[in-house]
Amino acid sequence: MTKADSKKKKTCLSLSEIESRLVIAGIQPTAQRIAICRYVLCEADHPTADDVKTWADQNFPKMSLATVYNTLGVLVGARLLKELKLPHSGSVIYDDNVSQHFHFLDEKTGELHDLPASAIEITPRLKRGFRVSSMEVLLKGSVG
Amino acid sequence: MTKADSKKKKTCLSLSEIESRLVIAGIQPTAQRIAICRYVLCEADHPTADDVKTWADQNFPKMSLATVYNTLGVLVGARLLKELKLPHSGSVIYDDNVSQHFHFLDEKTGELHDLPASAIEITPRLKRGFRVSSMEVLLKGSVG
DNA sequence: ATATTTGCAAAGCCTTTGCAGGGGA
DNA sequence: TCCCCTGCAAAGGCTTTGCAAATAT
Repeated sequence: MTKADSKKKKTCLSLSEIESRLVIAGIQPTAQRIAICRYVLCEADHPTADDVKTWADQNFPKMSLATVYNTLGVLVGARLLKELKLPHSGSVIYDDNVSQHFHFLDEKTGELHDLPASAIEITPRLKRGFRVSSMEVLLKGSVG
Repeated sequence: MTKADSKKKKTCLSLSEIESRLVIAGIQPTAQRIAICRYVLCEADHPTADDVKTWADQNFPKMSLATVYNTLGVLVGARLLKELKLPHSGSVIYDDNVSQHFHFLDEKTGELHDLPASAIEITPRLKRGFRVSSMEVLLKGSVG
């Protein structure tokens, strides 16, 4: 792996790969949706709806903000994306990592890092009757 | 402790106790602030600004929404309250428990329970350079 | 032909802000 | 007196919605 490659956050999918992912998920693969997927699944790192709109304005003939929100909602519904609402940002953040994992917020830069589930050992010791179905963990600090 | 007592979430403070808490925190103890503290520190459980406004409308001669937000902001600044932004609610939630602790959200009822820090054993295993200054943990599930 | 999807604009929710008036130190 | 606080109303950021036109199956 070259140094340049190591900066890439994720594997890039071809347009046809994206299209089949959408079809498999039961989503009509419209041009707008494919474009947004290309950005959100391949290029972006924890984008907001606004980030997507900005990207679309530069990389797609014409896309309305409503379509951006609508598409992101569809992708979340199909579990191709996860919605994150984190305390430091007023905007919803979209995460293409849909498996169980946690987050680390660099308070200096505002950067959000994914932490694999294995990076945190967490053991709830709850009272009788409490059943946990999911956990959200956000660590805040700095990356030196 | 009687059964009735056990339902109370917190100790009730007298008006003068509230007043001195404010003064100690360097906050002018105005009527509005004392009233809001009485609700937020004694009666309420994880209220939103809107909850405070609703309470004030019923228990205080006249209080503007701006004053509610302003006062809550002042209390947060003085560390008498903590702000919580949780994914299930569009509104900021105010927590009078300002010590390190975690939360459990009952997904059926929407109730938010405080978990003492001791209820969760959490061990981050991070890469070199990551320094953690605080942690936020939200467990979601049901209380049987 | 029928069901979806898009785009625009308007409305919505929650929160913040500007400014004038009022009250406490 | 002087400064801080309050209230009102307006503005602000982000997201959702209604509806007509365009598009896909």
